[in-house]
Amino acid sequence: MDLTEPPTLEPVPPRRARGRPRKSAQERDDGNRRQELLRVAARLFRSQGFAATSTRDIAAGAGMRSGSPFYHFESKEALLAAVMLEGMERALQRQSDAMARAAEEVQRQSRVLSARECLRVLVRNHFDVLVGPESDFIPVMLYEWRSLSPTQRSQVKALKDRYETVWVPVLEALHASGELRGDVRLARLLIFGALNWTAQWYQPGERATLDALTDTALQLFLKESA
Amino acid sequence: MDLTEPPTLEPVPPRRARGRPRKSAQERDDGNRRQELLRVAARLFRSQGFAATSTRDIAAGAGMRSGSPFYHFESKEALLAAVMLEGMERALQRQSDAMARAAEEVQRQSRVLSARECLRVLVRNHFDVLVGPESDFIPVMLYEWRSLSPTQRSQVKALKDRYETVWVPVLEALHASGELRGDVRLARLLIFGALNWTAQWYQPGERATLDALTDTALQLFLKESA
DNA sequence: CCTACCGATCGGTAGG
DNA sequence: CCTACCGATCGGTAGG
Repeated sequence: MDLTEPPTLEPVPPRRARGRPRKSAQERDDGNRRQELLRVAARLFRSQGFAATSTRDIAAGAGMRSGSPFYHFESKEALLAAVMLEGMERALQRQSDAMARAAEEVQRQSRVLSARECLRVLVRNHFDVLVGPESDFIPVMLYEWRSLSPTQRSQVKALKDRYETVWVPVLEALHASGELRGDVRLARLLIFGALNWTAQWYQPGERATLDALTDTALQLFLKESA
Repeated sequence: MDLTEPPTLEPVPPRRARGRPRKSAQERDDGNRRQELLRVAARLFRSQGFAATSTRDIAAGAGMRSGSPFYHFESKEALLAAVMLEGMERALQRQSDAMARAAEEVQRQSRVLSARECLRVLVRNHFDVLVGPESDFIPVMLYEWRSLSPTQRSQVKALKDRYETVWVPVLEALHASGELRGDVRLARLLIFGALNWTAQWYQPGERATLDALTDTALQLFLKESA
């Protein structure tokens, strides 16, 4: 028997469809247990809040004993930060994928995306990230900000800034064309508020689909192009 | 010495400018200690969150010993509910005052408020309630919803519904005139999101005044009247 | 990753 | 409203 490839009594964890590079070699990644902890933590942090969730709850949700999460994470706070960083990395990846896909599509028609089309792609993807499947990570980031230490906060902020930066030229183009009125920075903050707030009320089983919500949002924010 | 009027060694707490009727006779209201607890609790719940704030912190902030808050409130949860109910009552009062004041003003010009003017008054007042002075109560209500028991939740919801109901005919009028586009219910939820989110980022000392923010919000949401 | 455990803190209460 | 206190729970760790 080849000892370099031990017998697998448990099914091998499937490789992630899109492999994101691990940034820090310090982080453990033995099997899927760490990922499972992140998933459970994100779900509980979202539904109960960070402070009201015990590390015992998280361990139990992942089928572990009370002390075991601390084998994977230094502290409860580090687990929270990891949830947020993981969520932001996925969101960034999804955002650039969505933009690339849309750009490719119109390229076949030998044209480029209009600013309005760009905004639609960004808004639609944002809804997916916020309230679509596997969407606990970003709401946790939005609503548990104050539970982070300053150091962790700046790490998460760096990713958040990258995510929001993509929106800026789009909104500026819409302002230049008269489709978006008012101070662009304030408008951007108000728009993100409108979108982010959906995490508070949107129920996936509801009448309104995310497509319909995207339509309403664009109708609400944008004027007719002059 | 007239015993019916005991000597006041401490200054008598000033009567509130606008006396709101106490709803429940069961609630104690001996002096200003209860109000002080509410104020401190609102501040700490907002900055640290409900679960991360201990009743000892609150007691200390009000200059009491650890067990004393429970003389005024049945439980920590009841204190949270009281903060939210107090906040919503004040917000409702302020909202109807603001509307009445604006209506009076235009009446002197022998006309009535336009739907657009109504929305401006509502938005401006909402910003005051959210991020103006003494504004901890409403953010606590918005962000600690999940910490309430179902019973308390329905009590707060009743007031919240009354507050939002005022907006509905205004938004419907704007939709009828073409100044607001898209599904009115979804638009209302998105608008409240945009406004409520300001509690997350607005700094009172910032460049943007609440008047400027109101302008931007109306420019963002509304079309030209056709 | 489990067992067994520690010190600290928490919400709440009895009695005054 | 204070004093003194209780039982429960919590984040985290040593040792394997």
